[in-house]
Amino acid sequence: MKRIADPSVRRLSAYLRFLEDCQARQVPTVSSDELARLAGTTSAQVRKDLSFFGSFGKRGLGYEVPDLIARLRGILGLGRPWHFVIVGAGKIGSALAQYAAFRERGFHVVAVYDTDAAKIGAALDGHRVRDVAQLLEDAPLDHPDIAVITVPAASAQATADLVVRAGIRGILNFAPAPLRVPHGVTVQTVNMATELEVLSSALAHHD
Amino acid sequence: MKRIADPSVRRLSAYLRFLEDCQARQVPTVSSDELARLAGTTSAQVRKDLSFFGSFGKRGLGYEVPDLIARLRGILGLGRPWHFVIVGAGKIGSALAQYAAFRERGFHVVAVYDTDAAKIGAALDGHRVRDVAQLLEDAPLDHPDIAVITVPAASAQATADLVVRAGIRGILNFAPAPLRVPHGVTVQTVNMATELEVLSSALAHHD
DNA sequence: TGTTGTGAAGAGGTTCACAGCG
DNA sequence: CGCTGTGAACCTCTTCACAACA
Repeated sequence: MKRIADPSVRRLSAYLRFLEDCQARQVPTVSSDELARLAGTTSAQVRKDLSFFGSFGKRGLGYEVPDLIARLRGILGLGRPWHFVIVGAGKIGSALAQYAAFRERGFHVVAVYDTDAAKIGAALDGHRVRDVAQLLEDAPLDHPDIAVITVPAASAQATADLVVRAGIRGILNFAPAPLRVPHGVTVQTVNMATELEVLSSALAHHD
Repeated sequence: MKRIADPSVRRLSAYLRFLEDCQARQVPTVSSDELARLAGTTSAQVRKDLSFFGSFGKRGLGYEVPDLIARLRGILGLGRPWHFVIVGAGKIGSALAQYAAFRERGFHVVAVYDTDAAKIGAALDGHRVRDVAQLLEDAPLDHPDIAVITVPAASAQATADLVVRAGIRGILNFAPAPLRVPHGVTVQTVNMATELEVLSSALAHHD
């Protein structure tokens, strides 16, 4: 399987979101042009993104909504449920634990961890917060696929090392620190402060 | 002023983070190679990023930490405080309102808004949640520069229209919807579900 | 006719390699 | 000698333009 470009995956994710809207509205087919307008890109881009996986559109008509949804779900790896743990039961961790959009997409929280004795044992959206020291023994039972890391920057690398040792191969990192992981482990980092700085940089230079 | 590439801004933000660590440890100078190792990139990339704004390194030595910090802060628009409002006092909005890392970087919450009568009036980290209908009249007093939008997808565009009418020219969008804004307004979108799908896509295709 | 699929051209960002300088 | 600054090569992603086809 050829490597999919990261910007392309992000767009495919957006297409899928709109296709699901179309399906809810009983729209049978959709053209690259409509999809482009909805996702804020160009029709050529949409066709290039899709043609990477084969040609499943009908010329003069567009793409069949249910068919395209099924293919995109396959491409994005949504053909199966994914289980994830949240490490760090702070404000952001708690918010993510309760984020309904995850469940709707087939991502399920299996456990929430923290190091803080004051938080351990507390209930969080149906999950009792566990001691992070338990992660290694819990993993074989819960078999989590992904770890969402929402701990302070100082402990982010140690947390990453731990979840890798637990056999987890996907990390969504909200700590403001780059993580070193072995080959075969995928990391996505989201840095809130950086996002604001991208804005301030743009605003400062705009005038 | 030439336009700065988005990936470059993100790296500059990371460099700044590490330079602040260096300053705290009294390190006087730092080489492109060290900075690259810390930020997870290459020394050539670091030098290219920096040379875009002029040449302020010392050959054979590296960059002076305090000097480079000052320049990066200027480039990233951190030479002044920024005021932002949060629209949407749900879980994510609340978490962001209390995120200390923002304040440390010079980003200050001036108000939190919601449409839900049950939330309006409640205290949130020192802010009384206000009715979003007040935003237009509040803006001239609070002069917010940025709006963080954490409302459901369905109301995201209407919210964006409102904050633009209020004179706000920077938007950090956490709603899973692309926003249409007039020329001169900058939008950064963070989509949690997309981030997880980038991971699931990578994990699904990896083996 | 309307819309896809795609080679070719273009733009933008990254890496290389080395001259230049402290 | 070591490390910066940078033109040139390289690569990746985007846009264009049009032949192919339902």
